[in-house]
Amino acid sequence: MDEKTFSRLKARTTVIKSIAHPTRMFIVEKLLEKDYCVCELTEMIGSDISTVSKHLSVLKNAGVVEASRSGNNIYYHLKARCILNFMDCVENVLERSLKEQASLIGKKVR
Amino acid sequence: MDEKTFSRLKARTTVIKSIAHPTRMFIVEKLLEKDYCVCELTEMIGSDISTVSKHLSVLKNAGVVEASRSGNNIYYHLKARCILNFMDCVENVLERSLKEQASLIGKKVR
DNA sequence: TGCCTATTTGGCTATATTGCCAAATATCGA
DNA sequence: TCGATATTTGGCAATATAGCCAAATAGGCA
Repeated sequence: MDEKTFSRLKARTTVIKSIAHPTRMFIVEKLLEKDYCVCELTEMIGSDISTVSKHLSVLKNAGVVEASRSGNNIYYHLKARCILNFMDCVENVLERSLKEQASLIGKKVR
Repeated sequence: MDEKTFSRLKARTTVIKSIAHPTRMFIVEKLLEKDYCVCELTEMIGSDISTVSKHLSVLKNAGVVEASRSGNNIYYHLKARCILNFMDCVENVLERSLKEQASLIGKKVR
């Protein structure tokens, strides 16, 4: 693989890796509804606020979300709403895997 | 975040993480064209064949690709072609980030 | 100005991922 | 059956990621 291809793909993985974590995926799902501040997200997630803040900065650096201040709070907004389409794709993969697993078990039982 | 939500999101991350690596992304792109065997992919990638094999097993376990033997070779096939749509989304995010970065630099220069 | 609250950052440990080599496995063909 | 080829697996060292606590920072507001 040549260097140019590698760096192109590397850049993509930065975006993809940013959503490849349960907490960050949760954040993305919530932000599909509406903007939330760090403390609200922390409340829903149940981790330390510093942990949530770091997850948010991963998403922000990837360009998936953006932050804006309102009084003492910082609200996060989902920029890449197209991620929703991808979730459908992922769900399809998961469902298919489940079905195949079920039929495999069926075969073994016989 | 309740346990049920967590495991649902965890399952999703398995799929997403499987493509969140330059080499595996390369493999997915190649398999969009046509099926390839391990040695062909190894040749294109330029890593050790054992490394490529492990990347393929990550994709296989995630349900993204499937393997089938033909003689001495094992050919891999992309099951989740919908991933292509996601790449467009990722590209949009990247382009947008680039533009924003450019305009930031513009502002600083003035 | 100076305090208060919300958020981010630094630092550390625990855990997960990656990539290579060597060894095991599986099929083909003589 | 035996050797050759293709692929997978085990094991290890290097690197990256995650989560917590404590400390630093940044605005808002009295």
